[in-house]
Amino acid sequence: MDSHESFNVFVQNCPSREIMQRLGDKWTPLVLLGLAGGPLRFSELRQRIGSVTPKVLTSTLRTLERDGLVQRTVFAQVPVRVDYELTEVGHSLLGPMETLRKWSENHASKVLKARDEFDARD
Amino acid sequence: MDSHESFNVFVQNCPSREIMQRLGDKWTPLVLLGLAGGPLRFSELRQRIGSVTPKVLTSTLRTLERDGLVQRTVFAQVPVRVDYELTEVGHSLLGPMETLRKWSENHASKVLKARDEFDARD
DNA sequence: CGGGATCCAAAACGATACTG
DNA sequence: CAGTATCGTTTTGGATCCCG
Repeated sequence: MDSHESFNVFVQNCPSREIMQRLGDKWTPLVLLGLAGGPLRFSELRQRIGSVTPKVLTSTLRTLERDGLVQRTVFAQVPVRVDYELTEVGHSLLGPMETLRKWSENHASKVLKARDEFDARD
Repeated sequence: MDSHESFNVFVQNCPSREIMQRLGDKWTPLVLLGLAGGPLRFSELRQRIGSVTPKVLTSTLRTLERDGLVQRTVFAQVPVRVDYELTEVGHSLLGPMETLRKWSENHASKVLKARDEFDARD
């Protein structure tokens, strides 16, 4: 691995900091998790995620492609077919994303309750 | 746990979805990780994170407090002392956040390289 | 010291319509 | 089908100053 290069998210201007901040983009986790089961077409992915506009999905995918997490493959057919799938590096993020997902689903009710209590104060 | 309540991040309007999206707020991971070692005062936390303005740090902390992840304690002194620390629920997020952090630091050079190659194309 | 208040810039997100 | 173009809105982040 690259641990010898000593990236540190607490250091301002360290690339790893910006990378971590990007992983939290509103749609990034859902896209990554959506592709967990294998390649999907644009419209399939869109359906799977739901309520994401084409423009936003496109830009999210572009960023992920640029960062080497997702691979885009165009099949020269009529009509065209475009597949998106996780790269190996993208796959290595699946674990962390799954963890985040599970945490969110398992703690949702606690968080909701905390909000109610907080809002009830004052 | 609450898994029987069947929250699902892929379901539109499911609270868990919004909660997961919130975990990726630009500063949330850094704040949580910053508090990993124990309670910190506002200014200590700010120094630790670096380059975050008071306004933004305040609002991030408020949200985390509202969601029950962070506890805010005011000591009636002159001058005032305010401590922030993780709650138990907040602690349970430390693992996932650490994972994200390590991933970012370990894969930073790969991502950077992928970007270069992507930008070199066309 | 720990912010709140104000104002502003920029980015992210979204709705809609349209095209190769 | 897989987007792009355009436009507008919303959200987020930042700079600066001030106050208890």
